[in-house]
Amino acid sequence: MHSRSPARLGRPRSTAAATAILAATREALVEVGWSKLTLGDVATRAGVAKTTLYRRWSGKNELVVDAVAELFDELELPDRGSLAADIEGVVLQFAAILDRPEARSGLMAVVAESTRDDALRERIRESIVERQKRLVVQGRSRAQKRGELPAETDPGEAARTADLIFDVVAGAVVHRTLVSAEPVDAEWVRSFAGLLLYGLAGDAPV
Amino acid sequence: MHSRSPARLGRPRSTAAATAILAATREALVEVGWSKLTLGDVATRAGVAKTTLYRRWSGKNELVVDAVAELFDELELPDRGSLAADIEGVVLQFAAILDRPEARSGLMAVVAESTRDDALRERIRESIVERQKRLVVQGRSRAQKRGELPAETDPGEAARTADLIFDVVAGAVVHRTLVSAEPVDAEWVRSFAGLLLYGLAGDAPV
DNA sequence: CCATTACGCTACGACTCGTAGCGAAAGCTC
DNA sequence: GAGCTTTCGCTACGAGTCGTAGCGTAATGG
Repeated sequence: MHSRSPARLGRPRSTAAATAILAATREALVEVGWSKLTLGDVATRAGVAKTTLYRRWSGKNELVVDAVAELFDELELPDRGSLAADIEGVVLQFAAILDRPEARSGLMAVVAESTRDDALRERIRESIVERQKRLVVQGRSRAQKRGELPAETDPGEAARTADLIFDVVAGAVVHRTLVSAEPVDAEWVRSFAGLLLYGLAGDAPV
Repeated sequence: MHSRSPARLGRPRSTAAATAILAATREALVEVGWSKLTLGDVATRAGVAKTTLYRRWSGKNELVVDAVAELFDELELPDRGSLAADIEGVVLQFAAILDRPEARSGLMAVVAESTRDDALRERIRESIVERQKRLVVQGRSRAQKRGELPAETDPGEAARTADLIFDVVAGAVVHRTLVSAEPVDAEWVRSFAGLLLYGLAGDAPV
């Protein structure tokens, strides 16, 4: 690093081009899917030269990660009054994103690629996963303030529990949507929140 | 259908070729991953002609599904005495399969492709998912006989609950392994089984 | 012996990849 | 404004893969 100023010299990169490329990527994901998506096609759709695209992204994986990551910008966790309501709300939001075809075909594909590419996995973690995990921590802390969950004593244990909850929630919604191919509707979400709160053995309030 | 006999006329297909091709597919998945896996390479590794491969599989997706499906043959559910032990056992088995690189890179990739290909999704469901789901039903019925879980009244409700459990268990393990990239070890499995049985709010026995 | 099917091999056009080279455009600093 | 720097669009390229067609041969059953 020889300087921290964002744009330094010469012609600046067109921000419009980046926007158009990412939008074109999502459009192509919807129309042709991951495996048949070609960077040449994306460039044409975006109205830029193929070389411009390669100057900014090293390949298909990185491009799709960035294109899909923008879909998760809308995730947030308004206070709905109770832990159960908060869970149901965020799950429905997450499911709504996964319902979009550009997310379905793109997200799983880059996750699959990331099993052989540590840099790609880190990029996914930063731009997609971490944003989701923050909601878990936030919702958990809120529930503790409400007295719905016991407060943490050991901070390491707290982090492990947050990771566990995150994997369970995100994993269940993704699996339901992409593998089982069944809808994440209000009824399922209610059952899921009940299971998460009271368990299989517990007696959930109706 | 003009006959039901399995082999009818002419030279029969070599069963050795099928075995070699599927093994070569897994080998290639380990070495080059999904995206750089080419059918020509697989054919060379298997010692068969590329045309032979195309005569049996319509493309990369179908081939990888069959190659990965064989990994799940080993899944079973021995009676470990309690529901918690059964859950921990099957989760560890499932995690052991997902720990193999040919499963990691192959499974998620075909799931991603299946979001745009209903026939492929059905093939995955038949040869991979259904086998896993049977274990859930089996473990659940065992736990009910033990008195660990309440018996079902409505059969439709029972099926929905089994689907829910399946999505939660499989989803959590897959997410932990592939997205979070953290190990599914004994400690995690114990925490997960506790959460599944007693919930966030419940007081799990140590 | 003959019909039928699978096999190995070669060759093919079509497509995509990622890069190089070029001149023009768009900024900044002086 | 002059001059420097970087990005842009465009064209062209060799390399690699795709999926198929065509051919002669091998392995079955009637």
